[in-house]
Amino acid sequence: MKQSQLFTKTKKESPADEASLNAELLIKAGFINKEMAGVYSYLPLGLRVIKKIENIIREEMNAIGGQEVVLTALQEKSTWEPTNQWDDNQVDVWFKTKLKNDTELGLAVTHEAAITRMMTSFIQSYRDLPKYVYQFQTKFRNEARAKSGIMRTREFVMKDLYSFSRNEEEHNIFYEKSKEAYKNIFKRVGIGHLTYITFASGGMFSKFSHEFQTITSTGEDTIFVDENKGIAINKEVYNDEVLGSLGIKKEDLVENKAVEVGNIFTLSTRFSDALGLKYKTEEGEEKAVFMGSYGIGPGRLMGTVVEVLSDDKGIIWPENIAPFKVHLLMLGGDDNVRKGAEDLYSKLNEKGIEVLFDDRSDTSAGEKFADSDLIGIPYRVVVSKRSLADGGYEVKKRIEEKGKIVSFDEFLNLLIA
RNA sequence: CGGGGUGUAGUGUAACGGCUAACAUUCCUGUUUUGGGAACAGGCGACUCCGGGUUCGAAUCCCGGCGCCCCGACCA
Repeated sequence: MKQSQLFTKTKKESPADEASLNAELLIKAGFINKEMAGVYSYLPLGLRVIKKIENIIREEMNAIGGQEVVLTALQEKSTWEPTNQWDDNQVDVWFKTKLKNDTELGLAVTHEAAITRMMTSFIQSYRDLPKYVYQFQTKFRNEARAKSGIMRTREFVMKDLYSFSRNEEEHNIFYEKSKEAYKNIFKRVGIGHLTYITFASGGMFSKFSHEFQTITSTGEDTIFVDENKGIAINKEVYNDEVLGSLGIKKEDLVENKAVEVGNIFTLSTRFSDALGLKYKTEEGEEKAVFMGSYGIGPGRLMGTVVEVLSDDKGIIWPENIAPFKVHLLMLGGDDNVRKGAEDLYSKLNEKGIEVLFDDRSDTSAGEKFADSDLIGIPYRVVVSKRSLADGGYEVKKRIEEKGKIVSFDEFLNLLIA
């Protein structure tokens, strides 16, 4: 991608109506656009990051048997009535609307009931189970207060997986697999070292749910981390009885602020009972399907990465989710330099390496450097009179202070390593 | 939803109740530049959030609405 063609550009000033670091940097660097409080559009750079995050999640969900679908954002009232969740007193974040004939509809807050109802058409026998179905789909939540940039929004894409199992034992096997998949996701996205599986309140049907909490001072939640065991306890379930049942000692725990980047939940038969999702066992007995739900918000994940990985100059993207792998800067516009830069650009493209080429001829070196630091692509390579005179390309990682001159092959090795 | 704050060119800010609403940046024209947001010259861009009120006179004071930010509550 040539930067001269990119429709976004960076801003010098921070937005006045954003206090959070994630929104400030993402808006300045041109990754997102704020439409209104809690509603953000994704621009080319931001969308590339989101797609990479989604693909990592997709790979991990597929690896544990997930099958991807997309359900609708428009939902019928009757879908949510059996669990009493159409009631605004039960679910207070509904956006509701109407057909022309006054039929009430809701904009999807979540999809447990919708998918359970849908599955009644496809699951009748123990032979049809287990099934693991997921989607990346837009949720609408009429939050009383959107906040923290893209961390808590009114419209957002969520990866939600639903598991349909014959019984609790079968469910538990998948549930444990999902924990590992989630750990892989956060590791691959680049925040594994700060993310803890966290015991949280489980609602009516299980003692705990599990949250994945990433340590950051801007987090909404308070958790107590046992560093040695690599687990944490959400403050909401923190008491002596819980500590005892988990075999955790109070003195091993450190209190931290954290943001919930994922949540896995045993639903049991709440929805299958209410919506009639049943199957016949081998013995011909009718049983309710045993369910779980598993959520991650790619947008919030992106925001969390920015909160956790940045410096005073800008974002520092982990390689796996960076919008591009290489930021190629052309400094000075004489023919030799341009030729050298164009040449490197096409060679990298041939090798299948994603590169953002700052080919702007009317932009000063300082501005290009500043933009590059702000956008935060992992590798910066400079082609200039100086680098050409030095006989190579000047490569610097975003996290490094100083660059070095390398040949094309050396550069390639660096990128592939 | 309670409390606090805030609203002025695309963006960030300034302006005692009083002159043509100022500065920077972005953008446009030209010249000159190209290793850390370059220099010079010229130019475009504002119904000061909306509606009322007070006043000879309102961006400025008052009332109402709306937007945005923060704290809290909420987070199925």
